[in-house]
Amino acid sequence: MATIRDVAERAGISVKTVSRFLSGYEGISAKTAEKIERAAEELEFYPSAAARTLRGQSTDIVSLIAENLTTTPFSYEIVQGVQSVCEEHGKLLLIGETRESEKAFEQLTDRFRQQKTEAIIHATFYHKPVNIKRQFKRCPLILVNCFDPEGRFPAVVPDDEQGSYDLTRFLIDEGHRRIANITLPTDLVATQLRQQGFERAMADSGATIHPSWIVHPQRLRPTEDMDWLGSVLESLLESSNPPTAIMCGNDKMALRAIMQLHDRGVKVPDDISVVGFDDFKVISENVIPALTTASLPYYQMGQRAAEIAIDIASGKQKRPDIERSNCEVIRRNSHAAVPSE
Amino acid sequence: MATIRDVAERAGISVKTVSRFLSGYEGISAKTAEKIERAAEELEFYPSAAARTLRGQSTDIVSLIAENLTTTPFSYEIVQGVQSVCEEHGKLLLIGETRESEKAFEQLTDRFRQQKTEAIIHATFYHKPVNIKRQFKRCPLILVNCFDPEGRFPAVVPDDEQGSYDLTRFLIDEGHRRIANITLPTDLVATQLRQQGFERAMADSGATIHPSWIVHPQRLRPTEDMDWLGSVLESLLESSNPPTAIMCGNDKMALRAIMQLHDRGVKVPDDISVVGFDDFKVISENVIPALTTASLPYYQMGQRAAEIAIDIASGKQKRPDIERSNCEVIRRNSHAAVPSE
DNA sequence: AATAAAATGTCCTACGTTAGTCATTTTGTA
DNA sequence: TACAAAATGACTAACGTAGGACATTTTATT
Repeated sequence: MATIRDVAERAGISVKTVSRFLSGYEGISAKTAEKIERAAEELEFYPSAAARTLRGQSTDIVSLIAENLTTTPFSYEIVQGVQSVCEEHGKLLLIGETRESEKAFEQLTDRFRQQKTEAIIHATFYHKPVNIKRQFKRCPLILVNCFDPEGRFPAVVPDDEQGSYDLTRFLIDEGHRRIANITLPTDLVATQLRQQGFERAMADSGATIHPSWIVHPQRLRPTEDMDWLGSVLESLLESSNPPTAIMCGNDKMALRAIMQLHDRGVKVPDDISVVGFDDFKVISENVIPALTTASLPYYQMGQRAAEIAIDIASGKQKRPDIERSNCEVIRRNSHAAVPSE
Repeated sequence: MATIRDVAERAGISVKTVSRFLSGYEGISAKTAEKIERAAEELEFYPSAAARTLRGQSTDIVSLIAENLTTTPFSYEIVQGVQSVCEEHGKLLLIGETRESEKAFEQLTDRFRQQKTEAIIHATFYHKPVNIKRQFKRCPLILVNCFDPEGRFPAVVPDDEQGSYDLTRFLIDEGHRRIANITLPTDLVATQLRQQGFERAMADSGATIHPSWIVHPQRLRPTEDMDWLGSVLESLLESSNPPTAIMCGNDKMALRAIMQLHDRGVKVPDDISVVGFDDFKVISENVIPALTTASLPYYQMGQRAAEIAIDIASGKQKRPDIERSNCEVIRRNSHAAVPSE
């Protein structure tokens, strides 16, 4: 690797002047500057960030530990959000993946901290509590899509309750009263919050909740999934006074529901409205009819987390608190108004 | 930041011994080791990678410059592949995004090289030639999903010709002779290669190509897209002896085609077979019928690129060549055999 | 050609870690 | 208790860069 000394030698100039040049010193003649640039180019010289760091300069490195980069495309949007803000602030981004292994988490934090990262962002692929064991007093840790139950770390999470409330409310405003809700597994934070949002919206509007229309999924092998959903839909449709709208736990489920309803000759949205959750655009924008859903604002959450990370790292005090990101209702074509009776 | 000196002091031990401990020296008593560990933990000490780098140790940093992290979920799989191999080899991964700006590319390479990265991987979001201007004699540059027309850099690209050949061949083996092909824009490398694969497969089997069934898309605003596809399908179906299979330029197009055919009362695959390209699983696995398609092996390409990067960085000589990754035919349910006449 | 101003040079130290050379202390064992 | 072996310590140089203090050279201005 070429050093500042090699450059100086090649350019026939003192090390001090090259150093001045690199530090942006003004009083350097155009001629010398040109000589330095040429030498640097020829030698493929890049000043050592390591040496600079050692001299006490900031590393401008932010790190992201994703719980899972591989299995779900969702969490990826968090990465994108983090990356966009890092770029904006001139920070380099280090990335790692834990695959839910605590050991991997600790190894990554170790190595990132050896790099003197200015902050570490930890992202999970679904909304959940996490239990952080290591000390993070000298390096800010920001959580995204997860939170510390004791509130020791700043966190950014989706406002599932609000999203579900707004989505339910939206259906109600469209005239729906008989709403079915096919949820995600009940042990998820998101499921519970969304359930609360759903119930609050129904209560606020004086609509009645049919307990048998609140369907919780079973844990099944993927191949059985379709059958399960099919029989759920069947039994919903067989009700004497069937629901006019079905809320699905996520867009993927909504996609499947729409296709199965289609196969059964039930028209969406004319015969029944179907809405999802997540706004996973590859699905929501491409299914016919395009999906009405609530967004999980992962990209924005990633951005917020990075902003918080950089703020804390730069000394702008920030008490650790949990920030809830708005889940917006995205109106597309899978819903229709119920004609007033 | 705590240093090795602070740790030594706190543990009541010489710097030399702490250094020995950190370097994995065997002859250290359990008692001293324990003292060091405790002091390190209390001080949140992490040995400075910068100082180690300066001493001449390897950085174990690999960098990835993605052309586009934001707009397409596809290229993300490349990131995942790279990440998985980096983890396996204990390399840290630095990530950046160019958004097709050459300036951004140069800024990123500058900064990565300042970090003394062992290699730089450059990924584009579709198969294309790239024009690299900077010198990369002292830092390996590996291209993924793109290539240097002069072959100066190792590259990993999908074998579009082979994928299209195999997929066409597969349809032919299922009895199809009348095959329509709705392609991607014609200026893409992938389109041309796939066209070649398609033609070679047809020629090999003695099948006739209907020129009017090779449809190239117009550049349209997204909202007009559906209408265009609709009229294309319409005119294909109106042929006196219509095609028995439609190959689509990608899975998204195939999804739209299936839904539009469905709306027109044409059954897939009973009335007509539809296949995609990409194997973008969110679509291909969830559409009904599940999509028969050819995979774009982005994950594997990312892995290969990282392997090559690490090989070159570690001195295992590797002449720059272009590696083509196999696009596999994924058989699902959107195709059916044609009854022999 | 004299002179001030601008540009460049010399020399030295510090950053945190590693590692070499020896010296010294502690431990285990006969 | 003696003695070798094991563990630990003291001191120093080096990695690449930045920057302070100050000296010298070059350039521009009269």
